[in-house]
Amino acid sequence: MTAVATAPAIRQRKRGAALEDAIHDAVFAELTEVGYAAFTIEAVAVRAKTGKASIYRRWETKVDLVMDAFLARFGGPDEIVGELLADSEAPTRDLLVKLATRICEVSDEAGEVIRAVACEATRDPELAAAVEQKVHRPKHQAFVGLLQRGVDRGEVRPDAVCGLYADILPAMLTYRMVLNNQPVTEAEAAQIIDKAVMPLISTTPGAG
Amino acid sequence: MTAVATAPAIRQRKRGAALEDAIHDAVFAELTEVGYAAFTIEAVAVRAKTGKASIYRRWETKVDLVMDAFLARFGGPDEIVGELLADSEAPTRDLLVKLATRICEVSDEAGEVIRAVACEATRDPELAAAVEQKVHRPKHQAFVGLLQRGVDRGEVRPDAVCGLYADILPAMLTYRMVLNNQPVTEAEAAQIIDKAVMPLISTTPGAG
DNA sequence: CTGTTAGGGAACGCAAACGTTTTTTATTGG
DNA sequence: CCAATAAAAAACGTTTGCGTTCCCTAACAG
Repeated sequence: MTAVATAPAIRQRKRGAALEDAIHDAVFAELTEVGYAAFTIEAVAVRAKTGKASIYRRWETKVDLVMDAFLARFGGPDEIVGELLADSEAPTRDLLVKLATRICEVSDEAGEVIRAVACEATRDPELAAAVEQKVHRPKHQAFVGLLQRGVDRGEVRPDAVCGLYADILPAMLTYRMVLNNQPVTEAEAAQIIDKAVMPLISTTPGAG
Repeated sequence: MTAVATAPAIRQRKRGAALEDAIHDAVFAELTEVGYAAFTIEAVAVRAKTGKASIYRRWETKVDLVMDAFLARFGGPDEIVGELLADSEAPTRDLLVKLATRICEVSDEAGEVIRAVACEATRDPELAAAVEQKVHRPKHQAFVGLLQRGVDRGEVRPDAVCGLYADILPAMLTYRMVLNNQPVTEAEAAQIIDKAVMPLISTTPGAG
């Protein structure tokens, strides 16, 4: 994912954003390969082909580094949410599928990072707050927003706009992908939506 | 100064099962306090008031130790499941609440251990298999069994006996407790059951 | 082209765990 | 009561990663 534009074939020394990208990549690769327990700054430096100093210059702690790498990649569900809500044509069900697909992509790529962050967040209130604010809440709000939009379009019962229903889809996807590390196909995600989510929220009671 | 009359208040040296219990306790305490990343055998030994050697004599690796501690405590959901299915009186809904309560208890006590195990299981197929076999599958089967029992009692639609519906409750509980580290009260668990699970599986369409 | 900035890479001392070994002692079975 | 056993505790050398510092040079600005 590094920027290989019109540059010469061997760029010997990266700087600034390019270097940070490489480090983020290395963090992901390293976390995925050895896990958080065996995760070291040294290994990240080697993998990113940089020196430890360049990393310490930018991040104070291991957690900072991991968190930053995570947010840099998946930081704003905002874009996709805006994008989704802007699409005034598609029915709620299809938008749910789109959002689910996105969640699957992220969970697949960043499963290990998510687990690591969840572990650390337990005893790092600052990290917990960051996750809550930048990941969990936007995701939750995205689903609530989708439900509200569905109400406006007459597809969703007004009393179905609640946190509980908003959480069903992310919970089931995350349960399988992040906790049990089982892949979830788009078809399975669609099945969750059609068999578990839509029947609960739909204005047409028997719908499936 | 030495002789304590009524009971031997100071048990100076534990052996066998008693020692292993103490070590398991220490593993839980340590994991909860410092997390898996900072988890060390030395700290466990100190906390269990034993020597490292006594631990190394019993477990080869850190993962072995953690896994064993976890299974020793929460190894068999079998008992509670048998207990639940044996109760031929209670309606499905109430058994779901009971099971949910149990899951909450376990997740609350062992949240950190579950996260740690989930992290490690990603790259340790043996551990993953153990978790799948001893934790995940029994839990899943418990819910499927409960659904089937509901069908037999005429409370649950026959076509609702499927893995997808069986996973809704554990997924939502686990999503909140284990991943987001938010406590879930019994009332909230009941709400999930009444608003999200029962409406989907119930023979009486409008029930809630 | 030149000076400044910042990255690459190696080396450093330090601290923490590792896993092992040894010594001492409590417990238990005979 | 006496061996045999196994646990507690400390000491061990080793490894590993920490975070820092150093020198040298590539990259960029002027």
